[in-house]
Amino acid sequence: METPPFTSKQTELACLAKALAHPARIAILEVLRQRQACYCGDIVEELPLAQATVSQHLKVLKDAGLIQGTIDPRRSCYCIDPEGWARAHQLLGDWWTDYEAPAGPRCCE
Amino acid sequence: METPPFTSKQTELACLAKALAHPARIAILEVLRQRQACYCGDIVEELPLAQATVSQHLKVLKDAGLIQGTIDPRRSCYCIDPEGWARAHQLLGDWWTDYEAPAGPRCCE
DNA sequence: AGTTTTTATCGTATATTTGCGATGGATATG
DNA sequence: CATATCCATCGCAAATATACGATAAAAACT
Repeated sequence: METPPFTSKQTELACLAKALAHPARIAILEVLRQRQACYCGDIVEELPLAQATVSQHLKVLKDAGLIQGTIDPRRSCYCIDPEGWARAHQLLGDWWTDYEAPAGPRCCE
Repeated sequence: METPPFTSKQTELACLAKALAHPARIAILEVLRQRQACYCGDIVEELPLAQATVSQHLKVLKDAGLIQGTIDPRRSCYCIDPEGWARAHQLLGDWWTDYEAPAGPRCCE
């Protein structure tokens, strides 16, 4: 598709948003935040999706740096990646708070 | 695709994230935050995209409630929707801060 | 060695997103 | 009235995303 030139910050933000842009992935992150031990199978049980699909969503989150998982082939254990999570949190937070309330009258009314 | 049952909050968050999941839309929001008068043509000039494409992205943002535009057919004027923006900001903020630092040792190490 | 359990990956089908040229409608301007 | 401007929308093509069954690999267990 050859995405044209955007700021790297704009691209980063969009990528982060894309990782969050599916209810299943939001749900997975919520599960990981509540539990301590997070085997893939446990997560599959919590979601109304097939194992292959969950595995795919986990990969998206991992590629986005939001979670980390051991490569133990017996039972894959996932958890929030603290560094990635903090980075994402700050990235988003900065962006939103860059803009403060419009206060005055809007331009198009 | 028949998306299976997720929380309405999870779905809302995912929808919001989807609206932000493209650098062009991030860029558009940034333009709208800086300028006062935001005619469609002005936005097109700022972006490396065709007018039709920009119009499409504007529609996505409008459907997400993040921006509003007058229907004046002469020159369409867009701006941030203060209510929608605040709602989105809070939705995201709440979700992120629901989870505080992991502190202790992680489960999968 | 065979079996079971767990999970990543492949292949495939379907749906959605993205981008853009072309079109049309509405309005101003000559 | 003819023409120019501005912009939403249509239609199409290409790229991605989503879902899942099937398969494979690795380890534990018999």
